[in-house]
This record gives sequence, C-alpha cells and structure tokens, in this order.
Amino acid sequence: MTQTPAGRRSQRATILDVAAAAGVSRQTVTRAMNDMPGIKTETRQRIQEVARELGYTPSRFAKGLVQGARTSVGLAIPDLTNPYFPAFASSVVEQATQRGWQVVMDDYGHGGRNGLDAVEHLAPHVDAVIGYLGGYAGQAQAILGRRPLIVLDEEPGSAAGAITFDYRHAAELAIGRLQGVGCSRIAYVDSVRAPEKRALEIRAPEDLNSGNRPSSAGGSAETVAHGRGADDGFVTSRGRAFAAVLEESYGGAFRCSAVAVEESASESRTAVRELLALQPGIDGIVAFNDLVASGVLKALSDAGKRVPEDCLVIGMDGIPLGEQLSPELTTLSLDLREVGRTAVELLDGLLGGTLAAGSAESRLILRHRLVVRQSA
Amino acid sequence: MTQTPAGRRSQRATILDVAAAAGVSRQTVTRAMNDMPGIKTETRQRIQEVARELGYTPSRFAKGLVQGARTSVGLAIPDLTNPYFPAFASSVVEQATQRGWQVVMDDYGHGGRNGLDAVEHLAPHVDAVIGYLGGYAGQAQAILGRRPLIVLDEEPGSAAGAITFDYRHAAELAIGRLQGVGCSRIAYVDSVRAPEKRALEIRAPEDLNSGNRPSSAGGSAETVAHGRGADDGFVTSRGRAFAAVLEESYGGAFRCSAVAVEESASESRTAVRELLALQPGIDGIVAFNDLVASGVLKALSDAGKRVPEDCLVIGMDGIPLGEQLSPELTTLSLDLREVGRTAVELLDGLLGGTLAAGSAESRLILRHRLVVRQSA
DNA sequence: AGTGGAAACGTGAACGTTCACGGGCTGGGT
DNA sequence: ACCCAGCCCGTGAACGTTCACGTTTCCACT
Repeated sequence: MTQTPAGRRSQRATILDVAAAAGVSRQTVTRAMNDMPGIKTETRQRIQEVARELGYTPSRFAKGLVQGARTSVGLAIPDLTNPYFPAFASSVVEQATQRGWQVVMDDYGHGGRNGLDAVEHLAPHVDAVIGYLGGYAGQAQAILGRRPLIVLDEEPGSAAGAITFDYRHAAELAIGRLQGVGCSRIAYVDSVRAPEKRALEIRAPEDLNSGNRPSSAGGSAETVAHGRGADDGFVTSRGRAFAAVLEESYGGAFRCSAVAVEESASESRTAVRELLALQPGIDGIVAFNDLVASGVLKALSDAGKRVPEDCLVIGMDGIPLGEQLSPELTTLSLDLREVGRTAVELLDGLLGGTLAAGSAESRLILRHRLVVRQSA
Repeated sequence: MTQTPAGRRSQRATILDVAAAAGVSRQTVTRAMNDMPGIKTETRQRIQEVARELGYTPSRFAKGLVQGARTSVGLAIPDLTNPYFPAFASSVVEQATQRGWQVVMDDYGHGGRNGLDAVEHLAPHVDAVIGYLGGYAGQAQAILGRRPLIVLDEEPGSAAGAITFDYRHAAELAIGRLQGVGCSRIAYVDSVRAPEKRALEIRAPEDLNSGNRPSSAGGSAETVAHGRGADDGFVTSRGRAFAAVLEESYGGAFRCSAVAVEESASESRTAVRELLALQPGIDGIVAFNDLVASGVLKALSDAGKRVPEDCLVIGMDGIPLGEQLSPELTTLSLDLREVGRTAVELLDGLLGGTLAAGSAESRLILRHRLVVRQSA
C-alpha cells in the first residue's frame, strides 16, 4: 500500500480510507461499491461492510467530474401554494425522473424574491431551467449562457424555449358560451401576481351607472377597467385578450367592467362584493382563474344572487378545486400535467440537439378547453 | 503559456479554453469569473466577454470537489397533486433556500414508485433527505448511511429525525366537539394512500341496522369497520386513534361505522352515499382529511341532508380548499408550513451536530388544532 | 537611478473518483 | 516444464476547479 490516506483534516471518509481499512486499493473499493465484475464475492462483502462502518459515501462531485454530468434541471415556481402549480411541478418531476434527470426546485414566492433570484440561485447547480419567471426570460437566459431555459406564460425573448397560452382562443370560448345564453352585462375579474404587490383598488364606475360617456358614441362597446398603477386597464395578457374579444363579440350592445385583485379567493370576494353593489345588473363573470372564481361565487352568494340562474361564472385553468365548489365551476381548463410534460419534451429536444434554441419549433402555444359544469 | 487546452474531445468549454482564448492563466480566469480582487477591471471584462462567447460554464463538480459541498437536501413527496403537500414542500424549499441549501425534489406518486425508490433516486445527489416515505424509514436510512433522514408521519425506526402527529389529541378535539353538541351516531371515513392500492369496499353493516350483535353486550360501544384487506378495522393510525377515543368517550351509548376509500373526493362521495343509504341515522362524520371531507359534504347533499343541521362534518389537516366549500369546513388544522420549517430546523441541528441522530430530541410530535367554521 | 511595495498575474498541488491499463496468481492443457 | 487463459487486484492518469504560494510588472517616492 503506497496510498497514504492519513493526516487529513477532512471529516468525511474517502475511498482511500475504506481501501486502507480493508487492505485493498482504490480500484477494488470502486469495484465493490459499484457492483462491477472482477472481484471476489467475499472481498466485495468485506469492503461493503467496512464502508458501512466508516460511513463512507462516495463524493458526488468527484464522481460527476470523472463520469460526466447526469443532467439536472432547475424548476422555478412562484408559489407552490397556488393550486395552479402543483400539477405542473409534479408532472415536470415525473417526466424528468423518467429520463433519469434530477430536479432542483425553487419556490421563490416567499421572502420577496422573484424569478430572476430563483434562476441565480439555481444556475450554479443545473444544466437547464424550466420555470414561470414572470417576465425575466431575457435576463435569466443571460445568466444561464448556453444552457437552455424554458419559460412559461411569458414573452420568450432570448429564452431557448417557451410555452405560452392562446388566451385569445380561451376568451373566445368563454365569451361564446356567455353570449350563447344571452348574457348582456359581463365583468372580467383580473388579477396581478403577488410579487408585484401593486395596490389595486376598485373605483366607482360612474360612467357605467350614468349612461354613456361623452367620449363613446351611444351604444358602442365600452370597456372600463378599475385599477390603480396599471398602465392600461387590463394588466394581464389574459385580461387584454378578454377585453379584445369582448369588444368584438358585443360590438354595440355590451358593457364590461373589470376589477383587479391580488390572486386569492378572499381578495376576490370583497372586490366583487363591492363591484356588485355598484353594478347589480351583471349577469356573467369571467375570472382570472379558478381561485379568483371561487371568491366570485362567494361574493355572488353574499349578494343573494344565484348561480347560474342570476349570473353565470366561468373560471380559468381548471384546478381540482373547481369540482368541489357548489355550484361546480365551469372553467377554461388547462391540462397542467400536459404542460409539464411538454416543457420537459422541449428541453429534451434542446439538450439533445434535435431542437435549436430560440427556433420557431421551440415556441409552443397551448390552448385552454371549455369544461362546462354547473356555474355556466 | 505552458497550458495546453487543445486536443480534447470534450464539448464543454473549460476554464483552460477561456484562459487560452483570453491569453491569461487559469487563476486569472477564476478571479474574473468569481469577482475576486487582484485583477485589472479591463482584464476582468475582457475575460468575461471571452467566457460569454465560448459559452463557458464552470463545472459544478470541479467546484464542489475543491470547495467542499454546499449542502443539498432531497425532498421526497408522494404526490404534489394532493393539496396536503404543497404547503409543506413550499415551506421546506423556503427554509432551505434561506440557509443557502438547494433542494432536489422527487414526487414519487406516479409510475408505481414508492418512498424507497425516491430515496434511492435522490441518494447519490444529496447530503440529507426529508420526506413522507410511507413506511420505509428503516431501509431508507440504511441507504443513506450516516447522512441524516427526517421522516414524517411514520414510525421513525432508525431514521435520524422524525416528525409525527398526535392523532390521539386530534381525535379528542374532534370527538369532544361532536359530543358537545350531542351527536350520537358518528362515522369515521378512513382512507388509504394510493400507492398501496388496496381495493377496499363497503359492505352492508347488518349488525348496526339489526340491533346488537350477540358478541357485544347490549348498549356497549361498538366499532365496526368495513374494509377488505385491512388487518384491523381502521387501517391508518389516524383511524386507530379515532376508534380508541370514540370507544372511551361514548362508552355505552355509541355506534361508529367506518368506510375506507382511496384518498379522493369522488371516491369518498360514492362511498359515503352508500353508507348513508344503509345508516341514515348518522349525525356526525369525521373524515380522514379535508379532501375526503369534501366528498362527504357532497354525499350528504346528495342524500338531502343539511350540514350542520342534520349532520356535522369535521375534516382534517386544514387545506385551503376547506374555506372555499359551502358550508365552510370545520377541520383539525395542521400548519403545514410550520411542519416544513420544523423539519428543516431538525435537519439543521443534525447537520450541525447540535442534535444527535436518533435521539429523543430528534423525535418531534406536532398537534392539530380545531378550527371551527360552519360544518361543525 | 534606485528602491520599496503594492497590484497583477502565473504555477504546483490538491480535491475524490473512475478509466485504461498492467501485473501476479491459479489451473488446466500440451 | 511450458504456455496461455482467466480471474483478481493494483497503479498512473485524467476530470476541472480553487488554494496557497511565487513571480513579474508597475508606479511613486527618495
């Protein structure tokens, strides 16, 4: 034995410690630990026993250095507590595991961090990132360099891959439904992501109560948003899509009002309660998502309105909660497991080289699907 | 330059490639990339530019090897889709991130894997594991060797740390509540974890409809469970705790019946519907968790029973869903963020050496708290 | 011009493992 | 007695980075 594992300050046992203790060489220990051939069964067992006693755990760094990396993907999610994300995260983990990848996860919603912080935190440890970054696609891709980034629900910018949603199509589905049953006064309840922390408030929509505004010709479509701090009325791309489709569909005979609240049922409840007090005639409400829609249902109940008799309600994204509500929520459903699967497939293509970063094929657009239940 | 980065087959650019391209040495590149002092600003910028062009990303393995590992913890979770887990997972990630740790996550619920598979998958990449393993604490700790394992809701066995729950206390809270308002016929709706896939079915409880059984003296407490494949009536520790407390509290004047279903609202709904058809007199139901309780509410509604007027319902674990139901669900609430935080604190103690693996201090017992809302 | 000293940069060594060899032993055949 | 094959085991090299030094460059002050 010319190997001298002695005299080190390291706490961890190394392969040399095991080799010395068992009276063999490094390579033999490697053979024993990794079930390789070319070693006597007796020796193998003795070495494994010694390793167990010493509490030896192979260094993942040394292993990775010599063997070449197993791929590990970072998963950045704003808030696992939001029922939208678990199905997505679960699906990503499942798909990654199937490919033998590992997933390093960051839920950046707490502690005032944002999507960029998450990517900075993940970057040193991963070969790629998938995530809802909320607008940092460009900067995040810069941090990652050549390593692929898949962003979701966001302008891709320089990101290697992206999955976005056809909100225009979703809006057409929902409004088609409401229009079909004759709704005439529709409200859209928008929402902003918590990290932005914009203090949005509802203002009295005088213009809607007191007839037409001077600026708009009598009977023309009219879209009014109540929200402070938003550069335009509808702050989200969801909201914008709805506004556009509403104008087109109801040209001439429609009024829409919108409130923007933080993404939670209780916020939504109080906001919509106030809205209903000001505009009792509303007979159809589309919500930013099912969580917000849940608050809408409560608010309608508070106001003594029955769903769907007095007012229809349509949610969005189709989280499991919707089925448990009464009335069961009609929603624009998104198969979030499919979204996760698709994201991993995209990444697989990018890592494998069959897909070019930033190419048209790496930009996918997914569609919502109308699931009709009781509320509309 | 005696450094010769040429003639390698490696795809990835190494620090030597950057050094050669920039006409400097390894160490200078290191200084540039890690914002260390002792380098001219101009040189630093030039190197960073070169690194960007070459798509250089430092090898996390080489870095980890020489610098000593940043700790990374594995997080094993049966099913993120189950609303019980996201708050826990989110909290673990938050706490770990605060300490500068990274979290490698495995959601092992899909594809027929179990908690042991998850630990095997995580083991090569992590310094410790936190997880709901569903009964594999011993074998998992064996795989991890000296590296600490924190198990939740499970007999700790040889695991370094553990968090369990005082189901006895929870049962006392719930039954105390029901007893206080005079419930006389209580059902407990139990559940088994999906991975077990035990086919449990409801059988007609003749003994409860047709008076006393011969084996039990008239009027004595009687606990009947309907479930095939369970060695005893109540298959879960939650169920066992409830059975015990029910017997003691209602000694002489009580009848309890239980069904065991898979953990889902729809399964629960059909199961309880059948149960109510057989035993219409039930006036209080405690459910395995809020998801199951949600199905119970639906079943009661199906049967024309009003909650809480005709029958009280108490859920368990206090997931956000409960507040959105109508009636809002009274539940035995668990602060899952606190559970996650506590798990990480335990791990912190174990890694730091201030806590001994397997010691009494590394075994924590947390309690549920009764949150009274509308359903009871 | 000489000198001191800081700033800028370079070089051997080490981290812990696997890969690609190479060597010794054993046993069975000619 | 010799050789060869097959098994078992050991040794140098390499993976890519940082650490701890050592060396050079540069400037200011005497």
